Amino acid sequence: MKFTRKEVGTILQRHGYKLTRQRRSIIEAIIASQDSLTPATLHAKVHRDHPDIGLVTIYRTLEIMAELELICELHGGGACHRYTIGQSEQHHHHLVCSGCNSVTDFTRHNFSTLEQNLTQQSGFRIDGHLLEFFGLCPTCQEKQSGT
Amino acid sequence: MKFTRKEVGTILQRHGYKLTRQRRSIIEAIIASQDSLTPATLHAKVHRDHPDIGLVTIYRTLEIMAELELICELHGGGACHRYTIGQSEQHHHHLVCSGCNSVTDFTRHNFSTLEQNLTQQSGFRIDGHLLEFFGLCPTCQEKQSGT
DNA sequence: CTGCTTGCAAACCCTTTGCAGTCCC
DNA sequence: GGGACTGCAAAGGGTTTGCAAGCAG
Repeated sequence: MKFTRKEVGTILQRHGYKLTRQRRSIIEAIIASQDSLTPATLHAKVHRDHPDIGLVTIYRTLEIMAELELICELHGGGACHRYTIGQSEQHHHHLVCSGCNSVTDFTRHNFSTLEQNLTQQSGFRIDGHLLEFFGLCPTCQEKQSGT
Repeated sequence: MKFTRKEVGTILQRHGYKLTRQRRSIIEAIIASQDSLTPATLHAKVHRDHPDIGLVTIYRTLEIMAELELICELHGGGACHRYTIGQSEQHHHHLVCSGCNSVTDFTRHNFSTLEQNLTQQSGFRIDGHLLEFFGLCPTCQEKQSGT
């Protein structure tokens, strides 16, 4: 399940970070957005309602949230440095729309067999993986065919 | 199978690009390296034997090679903008060492079932995916335990 | 109150671009 | 020989840092 505003706030405070007005706005914007966001687009969203919040604060907050794994960093489809809200509990992956950057989470995939095979064959100690799918969401498919 | 020097040269020329002394050196360095390389580390390698080759040429050559899919861009484990030599024929994935950045390719994985399920459930038209594993190669595991 | 947090501006990368000379084919 | 390619230097863009003022707890 995706993190709620309350959960994010609690986790930040539990780790000794203050829950400032600016951080609340940034968290709100990330959670409210269906899309993945770059620092710049996130700043634009936050800036609408809170014109006094600077881009620097966005960077610093993203850094903290990534550190605490409250947000996920996306890579697929060309653009790095895009973020989406994280999940509590489950390990999950992302399906990202190349058109509108919207993100759908999914969990049902198990790599344990593959990881075991890879470990046996390569001798690597596997610490993690990165899996993303990209394509077009239903809405963007319609837009495209409608043109 | 990974691209050979000859294959890379042929493909470049087939696409109307000239095979200059600089490009030969860059291709040589990428193929000779077991590791994934950033533009800067690649430049350092090339620069040793050919001090007259500029970083700008590295960027321009990487751009062309990525465009022609002669090299693969890596994302996992934190650092983006790292490249490794591509493969002819097979679709493949990478296993990257977080210690020394060495790359091992693997092919045996089939996402068609997963992709079908995702398409059914989300309505996405899936165009591609990104899968990387990261961990420690045998050599770096030894170094770590030896410390 | 105290120390974390913020905003501004400047510094700092990394990457791209303009241009004149060079070189592959 | 001609057009693609290169290197230099400069511009460009995104990200980080120093510092004084502000604010959460």
